[in-house]
Amino acid sequence: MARKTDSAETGTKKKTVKPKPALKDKKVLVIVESPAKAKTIEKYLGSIYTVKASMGHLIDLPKSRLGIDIDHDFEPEYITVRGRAKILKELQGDAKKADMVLLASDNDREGEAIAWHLQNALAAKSKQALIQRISFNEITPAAIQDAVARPGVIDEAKVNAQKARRVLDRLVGYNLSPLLWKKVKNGLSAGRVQSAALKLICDREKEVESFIPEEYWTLEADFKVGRTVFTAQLISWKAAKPDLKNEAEVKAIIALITGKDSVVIDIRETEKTLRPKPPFTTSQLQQTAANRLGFTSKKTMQTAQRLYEGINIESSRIGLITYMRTDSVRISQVALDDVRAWIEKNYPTDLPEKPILYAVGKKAQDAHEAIRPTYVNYKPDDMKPYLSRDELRLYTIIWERFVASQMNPAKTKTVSTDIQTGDGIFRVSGTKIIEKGFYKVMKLLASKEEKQDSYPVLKIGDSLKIDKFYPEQHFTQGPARYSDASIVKTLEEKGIGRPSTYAPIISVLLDRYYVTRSNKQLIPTLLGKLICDMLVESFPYVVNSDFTAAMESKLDAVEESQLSWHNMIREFYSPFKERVDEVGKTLESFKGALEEVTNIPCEKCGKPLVKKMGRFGFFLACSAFPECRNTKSIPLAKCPHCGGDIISRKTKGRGKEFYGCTNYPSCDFITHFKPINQNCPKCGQFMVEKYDKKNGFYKSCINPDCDYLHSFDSDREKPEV
DNA sequence: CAGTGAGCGAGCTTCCGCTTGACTT
Repeated sequence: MARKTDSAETGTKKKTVKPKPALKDKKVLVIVESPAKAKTIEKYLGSIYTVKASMGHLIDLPKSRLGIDIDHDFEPEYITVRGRAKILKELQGDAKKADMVLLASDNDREGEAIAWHLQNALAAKSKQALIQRISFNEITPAAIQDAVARPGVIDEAKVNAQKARRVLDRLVGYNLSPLLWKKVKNGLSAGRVQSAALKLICDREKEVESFIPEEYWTLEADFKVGRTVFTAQLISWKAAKPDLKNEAEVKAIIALITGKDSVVIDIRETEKTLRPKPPFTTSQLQQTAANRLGFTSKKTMQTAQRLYEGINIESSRIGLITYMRTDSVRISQVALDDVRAWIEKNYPTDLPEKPILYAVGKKAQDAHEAIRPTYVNYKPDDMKPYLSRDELRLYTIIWERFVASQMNPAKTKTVSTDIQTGDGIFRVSGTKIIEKGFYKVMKLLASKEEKQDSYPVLKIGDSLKIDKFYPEQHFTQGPARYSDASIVKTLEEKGIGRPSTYAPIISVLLDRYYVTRSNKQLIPTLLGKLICDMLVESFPYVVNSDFTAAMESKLDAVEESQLSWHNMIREFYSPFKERVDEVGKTLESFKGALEEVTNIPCEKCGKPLVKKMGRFGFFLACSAFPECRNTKSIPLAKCPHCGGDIISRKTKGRGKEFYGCTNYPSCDFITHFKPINQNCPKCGQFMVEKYDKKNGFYKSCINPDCDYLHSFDSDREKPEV
């Protein structure tokens, strides 16, 4: 493996900053947010510098109460975050020993607030130390040394913008959530971000539900010329786009065409340039890892974190990627020089004359670089011995995307051949890559375009023979439910949430049981729909996607000192709180809506069981509670082996749902397909819900000897969640 | 593609956005 000799970023050669005379022999404490970052930065600075990490916010509002003094202009009550007192104490001790403290938290809104809180907390304990703020947007020796040389002061307006953001979110969350406890169920939650995300998912579900699939047919035919056979699709009938509604219409066309001569009437070649994509931001990484590797957002972030923190390579610990929570596609000059040198060495003909520049998104706070490999020389293959399968796959897509982003575009050629048969025109087209360009470094990320597609070599006037027809029935597809990938994409587009919160947003919706994930689709539960409807009804503007956008533009004004944060909050709060109180008084309670009396008798006392929602989903409890405390899982079907009940269970490890018999271990029947409350019309055993990309959800018999399949769409008995 | 196994839930919760360990249910 190519061991790094002297990359600017290894810091193997300790570069030292020449201390200013005044600082000679003095001690400087630098505080950053991430410990991995602290280690790297320490290598770039001289021995008078000590670099410590705050690990994010140390001071915040209390968790157990509102913590905002409404009567005194929304004064926030800031306390040391539970569990963080130790770190704060250590930093205070370090600051006491230092002659100067440089607050180097991230160069964004939250980072500024962290610096401000630290300043207050440290100044109280160490009056002699000079406390200043430094910032940088990339972790390179030049950027760090430059930042250290030019310390500044904290931007109070930026801190105020964070304060406004924090207070607003607290006011929204801690007023709406208790309302839900009162009206629906204890422990529920609502907030500016999670409720907007929930609404997106519920709105989409309504579109899915109201979609009516329509039947249509396509016609393909095999054409024979000499020994070659190829398939072409009917693209025109009597000079119009074919509109085949049913089998009879297709059959009619086939009858009219059969026996007719076929002749090539047109051949068109088109060339297309495919440009590489910019290196990854957090949202793009999550989307690509979800689509290509099947990772959830959570898994992507956990895996990326390990690559960032570093892995042991030949007894030294090396961070393989830059910071993974970023909204920027910007890369440092050093990284650019490195990757261009690498491309020049390995693919000299694919190095563009000039570096490719990518525009940083408008909403980006741009505090970090794009996610990229720290050393281009560490090719994915070289990392194989040091990484788990998933780490390697994630590293590979990061590496490929980054290197490709600075390479020449690819070119494809598409050849479309039109064949006339009677009144119909059939088309066959194939695409070939004629210049591979950046695809040369793409293995895992290779796309459809890259796959070599062949096309028949024909010329105009060639006559052909139809060998076989392939009429095929289809149904128009409704909108797709959100996946991890598409919800993150939408949230980012709407400016809702931040790179550090995309994965947690999905997790909280799952934890609250507002949404379930089935075959990678996010499906709202009855509870989720109920909460969403309630919020939309009572607080339409708060749960709307535009609310965050409006908030952001006000925060910008606060940051520009054109609006005071007090005014911003005051303006929002009084009508909001009025509405909260009004809804609290007038809205009906939905507590009963989630409970349903069943006709299943309790086996202990005979009274009917009630379906209730607990922390792990629905369960059955005796209606005589608390006299009878009997509970049980909901029987989903009868076990085909022993006649026992089939219930939902979770695996020990990852908590994946499966369905097993209550008589386990004496009966070991198991399936991972979800049972439907219906029996197979063919053999009488129960049916399960299956899914594949092509057909979507459909019903299938559990009996392996029975081949019964049926689609769901006709009567819309959707999976009960 | 194969393999996947507890039993519980029913009073004090919750927000968003920074960041990683942790110590027992």
